[in-house]
Amino acid sequence: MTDCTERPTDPRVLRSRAKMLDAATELLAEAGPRAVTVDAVSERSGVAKSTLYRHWDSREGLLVDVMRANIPDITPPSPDLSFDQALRAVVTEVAAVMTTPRWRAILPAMMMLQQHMPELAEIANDDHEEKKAIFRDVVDRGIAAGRLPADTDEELVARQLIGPVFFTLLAAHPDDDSAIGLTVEYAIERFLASYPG
Amino acid sequence: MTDCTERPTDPRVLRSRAKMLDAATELLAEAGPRAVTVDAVSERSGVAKSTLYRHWDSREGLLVDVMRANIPDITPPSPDLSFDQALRAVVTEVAAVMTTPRWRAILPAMMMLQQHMPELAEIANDDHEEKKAIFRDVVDRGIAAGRLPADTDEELVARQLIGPVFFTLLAAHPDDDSAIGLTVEYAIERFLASYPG
DNA sequence: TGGAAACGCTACGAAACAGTATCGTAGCGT
DNA sequence: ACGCTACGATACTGTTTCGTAGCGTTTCCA
Repeated sequence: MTDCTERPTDPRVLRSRAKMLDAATELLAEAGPRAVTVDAVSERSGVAKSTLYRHWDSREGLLVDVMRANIPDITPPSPDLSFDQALRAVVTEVAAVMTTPRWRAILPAMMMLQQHMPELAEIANDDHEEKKAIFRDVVDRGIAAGRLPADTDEELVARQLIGPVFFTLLAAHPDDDSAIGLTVEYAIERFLASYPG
Repeated sequence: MTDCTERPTDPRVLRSRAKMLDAATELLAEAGPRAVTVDAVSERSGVAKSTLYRHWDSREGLLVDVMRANIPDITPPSPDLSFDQALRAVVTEVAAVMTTPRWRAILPAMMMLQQHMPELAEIANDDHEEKKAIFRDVVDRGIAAGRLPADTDEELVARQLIGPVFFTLLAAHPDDDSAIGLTVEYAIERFLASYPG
């Protein structure tokens, strides 16, 4: 019932928790949310079911933490990068983490579960705000450099650049894995070319 | 056990089938795939459970047909439209059908179920090829008009233009509904502006 | 209008699943 | 070393779900 508010130092709880989160993540990636049952997580992790309920008060609580534990971090671009460089760095990194096998396997489930789990939607929203700030920074450099209009919306820019990658991963079924790289390059090139000067 | 290969003319089977597909779609939209149980579909549709198994041999078969029945059609652009006009027409229509409440509710589930239901992935792939052909047509007009390079890949173009809408619907949580309209406009504008002349 | 096909209703069995309870054991920190 | 806490194992309850089966009724259509 700790539910992740306190910070336990007991190595036993840390180990159990990690084992269960790992097992749950694996199951989620392999066969979707339906496969993440309490018994399955218990069996695969080697942690007793009773222990699972000592850590979370329901299966949903576990799922929420699985998601939280798997949201990737994006490193903000170094301040001495130019607008072009910063843009390329950010977008390329986002694409890179999204192309990770684990993330590719989990992404659709995350999108779906958000819809019917408010707690999860909130987490996703917070993360979205974080990522948006990074784009805000990049867009500001573009404005300062005279490459972008002063009223440029960073969210539109983010959608414009991340969207194609997102779409490729989820909807399109590329034959080879180079498709994502090509998509990223194409998106960046078109975006920059659309703001000449 | 008809499994949709034959074309029954008996109004009874058509009616039952339609009722069940509607009910299943509603349930899917309201609460995700988990809510689409045989009993729930039976109860909501008013069709007996035994009849459901007379039409499909499993719950999965039903789910597949639910998806198939909900894939939207895109009308190819009229031949007398210019490149710009055709591009705008197609992208705007795609965005419009994707913004439909029903489609917005179903989309995440579709993306997720594809992953673990090969039959569904195949359906999605076939549909993807269809839509790609439409973009091929539009891109060819652009090439003919000298607006696009001769080796332009229609899939990259499609990703570039549909991706932002897709991303907005699934990942971003826009405050107002005008966000999608703005996203579409921005994507088209940036794309066209990136190929000057 | 009569026969065939589809349907409704209900009950059922088996399995999966969430969550609880108990009790003995092992490991942690002080 | 000792007490406290987490853990493992297991069993158990109640619910949900898939899928089947039997039987009488309605509906189509030829």
